[in-house]
Amino acid sequence: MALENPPGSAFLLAAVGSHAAARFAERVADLDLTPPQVGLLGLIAASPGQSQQAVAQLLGMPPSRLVGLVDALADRGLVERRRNRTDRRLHALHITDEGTEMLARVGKVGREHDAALCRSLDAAERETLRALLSRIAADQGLRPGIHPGYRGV
Amino acid sequence: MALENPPGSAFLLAAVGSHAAARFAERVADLDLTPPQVGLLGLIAASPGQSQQAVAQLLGMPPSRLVGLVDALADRGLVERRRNRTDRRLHALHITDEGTEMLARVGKVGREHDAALCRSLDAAERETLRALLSRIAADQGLRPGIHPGYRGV
DNA sequence: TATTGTTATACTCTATAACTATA
DNA sequence: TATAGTTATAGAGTATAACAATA
Repeated sequence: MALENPPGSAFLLAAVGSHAAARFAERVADLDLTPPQVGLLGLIAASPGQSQQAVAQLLGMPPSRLVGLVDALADRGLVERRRNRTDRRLHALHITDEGTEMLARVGKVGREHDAALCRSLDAAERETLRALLSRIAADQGLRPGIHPGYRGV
Repeated sequence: MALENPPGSAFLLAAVGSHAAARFAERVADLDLTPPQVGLLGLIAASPGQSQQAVAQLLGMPPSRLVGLVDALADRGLVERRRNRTDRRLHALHITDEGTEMLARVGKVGREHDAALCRSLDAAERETLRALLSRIAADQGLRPGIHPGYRGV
């Protein structure tokens, strides 16, 4: 009870989505990762070799912010910067073998998270939910796989 | 393309929910309100006369944080603190007439927001989405009408 | 002069803890 | 001494702008 009875879909979406993001953050914290780091790791794996500028643009964040995120992943050997030989200003981002292993663990955590969040729905209902959310996401211009808050995966 | 193909419901929920929260924040900014202020205003309207401690507990935030939120609403005459006569330490929170008017405007904004977010779904689909989200919210222990991030309405 | 990545700075939001006034 | 509310302080997280290296 707050603004409306019953609450609209948008409020429910924001509330459940916030809850989902918080629970996911807890899970990946066990891997010593933050949601933005997970998002970056996944993007580098999916589109390797891109410059920090390009990745920052894809994630919708200023390049300066990417520096710290890449540093954290590179310090742990999960990604690496490779200098472009013809233009030494560019740092191409690549995932390492350790990074790939970590991403597999993240995937497992994500599936567990998904199962826990949707445990009250049966298989058909989960598929219905996913289809409806995908429609909204596409209509609202959200890029597949990219979290608009960059804090979630 | 990031972690999974296709993305799980949890990721979609977090992404679409974050988008919904951001768009709502933009809309209420036109009323010079932040989402936490809206959530507090709605709670005071729904449960008037409670102490700041009680409201803070309901919203899941420390009482110290409530001070600034109440100040902002009280300075604009939307809510008021009424001192308890028998125990002068207590400040009962009440909404004013201006606050009630403002809440009506917030409700209108919320319905517009809802319509814009779900414009790609027909009426039956919206109802299906709302039912599925309500089930998840109840199962996950979310209190109806209370945003777990306190930033949303 | 323009661009990539980096660093410096400042701002916002939040929580924890110290403080006051009442009891 | 205990509690409600407040204030002070500090810590994340973020964006903007200045900077160094390279083109």
